[in-house]
Amino acid sequence: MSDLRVRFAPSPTGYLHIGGARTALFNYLLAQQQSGTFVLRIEDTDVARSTQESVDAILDAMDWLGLTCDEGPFYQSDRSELYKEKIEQLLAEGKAYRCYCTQEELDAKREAALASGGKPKYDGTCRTRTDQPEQPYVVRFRLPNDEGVTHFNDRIKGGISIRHQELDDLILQRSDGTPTYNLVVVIDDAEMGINLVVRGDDHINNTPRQILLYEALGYQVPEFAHVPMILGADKKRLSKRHGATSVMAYQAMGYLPEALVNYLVRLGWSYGDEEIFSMDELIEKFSLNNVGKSAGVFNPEKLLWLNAHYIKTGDASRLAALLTEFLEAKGIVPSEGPDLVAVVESLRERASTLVEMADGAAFYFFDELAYDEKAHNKFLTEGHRALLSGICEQLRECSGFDEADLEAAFAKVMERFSLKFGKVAQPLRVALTGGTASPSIYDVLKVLGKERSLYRIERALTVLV
RNA sequence: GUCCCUAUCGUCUAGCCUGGUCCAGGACACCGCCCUUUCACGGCGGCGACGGGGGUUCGAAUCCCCCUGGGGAUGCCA
Repeated sequence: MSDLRVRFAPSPTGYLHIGGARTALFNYLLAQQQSGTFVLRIEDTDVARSTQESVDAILDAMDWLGLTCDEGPFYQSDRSELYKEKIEQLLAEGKAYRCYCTQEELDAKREAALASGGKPKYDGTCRTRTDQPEQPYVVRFRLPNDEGVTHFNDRIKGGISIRHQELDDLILQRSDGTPTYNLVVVIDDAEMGINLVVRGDDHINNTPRQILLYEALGYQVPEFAHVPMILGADKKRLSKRHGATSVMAYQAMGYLPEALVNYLVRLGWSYGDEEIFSMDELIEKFSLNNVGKSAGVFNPEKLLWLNAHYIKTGDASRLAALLTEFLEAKGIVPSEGPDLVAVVESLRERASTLVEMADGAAFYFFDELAYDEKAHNKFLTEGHRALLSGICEQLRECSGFDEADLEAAFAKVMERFSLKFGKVAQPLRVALTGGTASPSIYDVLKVLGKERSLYRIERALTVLV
């Protein structure tokens, strides 16, 4: 057990998205690798936007990805006493002050500052105010040392510093009495003993003021690692416009969690020329040192390729189990069809997602096939009657139904009709599957089994055109 | 506007710290060929990048500066 303590702190205002999942993954990998502790904290201080559904969705997604936390989930909404206490402390020490400026006044000042080309920051009107009128107020942090500079050494980005002149007295407590993000994130990370904060680089700008807060509260400042953002194809912040951004949407589209994990980790991190990583390998090989500094574009094609890879190489019985729900979604009752593992084996090299696999597998489950019209007109004609009957007779005589039996049977058919394999296979394929694209004809026969196969050929014989 | 971050093929990236081994390597996508019973898988090959300009140096993708591009922040969101 090392003393590394990291955390993932999503705000429950929506589903777990791709970017958040990657941040969570990086944290998880670091904790696993160093036998540290991965803490999950739900940042629900924005009561208006936080929902329980979102919390559940985030938990489900992390579970699906295999990112289990060691501690938590903790909810900030359970910790308001602690925050109150800290705000009182800052107030008492003069490190924070009450600000009575109204929203309207602030907006006006901001606009004026912007219009005159200045920095739109709080002008400090209430900084020196000593009275406490019976009016709504917010609590602001008194930024120490206006002339100073705060510097930190980011584990990914390197040295970053910002002059205090660029900062202003941020709000710690809203007029409704609830604390704001920048305060609670500091208190919680400190109180939970987080010593390495790994988060999106959209937080870089917050970091200096948070460091100042750590110091004001007498806490030790943790290390920071800001991971680059994920962008869409147009280099804009990734959003729904670019396709699915929710982790669970990928589950629904037939993606495997290991594919998403593999994709996400390689978006920003690399290990030489290697592309394929299992979770165990990642735990061994992941390092912040190899995380790039610049934003990356989400590339759905590569994710798809990885998914196809994992479908091709994954455990067939597990895939069969996963496929079940996708089959059922198509109205199929898997238990009434052929062996699902055999079905998977026959389709795994031709499907990139479980949805595709379910589409490709459907024919196995319908003895009363709906024939593709073009295929029907081309391959199920009176001209094929003799051939199809011949195949049927030959197959019926097979004592077994394995590769060797089938090969022998087809050799006879080919000889009898003086046809190449292709000419025999295609009409049979249509009779068996309803279309012209399917797994290898021997595989189809084997998976279907003798009885179903013969039934389908005989049925095809009744619909010849 | 201001501040912060960032910059190698269309995309993800290796290389950059420790300049020469890089007329820049891998992967996805795309194109072609091969394999082949359909569809695929696979194999082989091709296309394709150091943003621009100044320096430093015998020599720069690698070091320095400027510009430009992109992202982020500038919230009583997180």
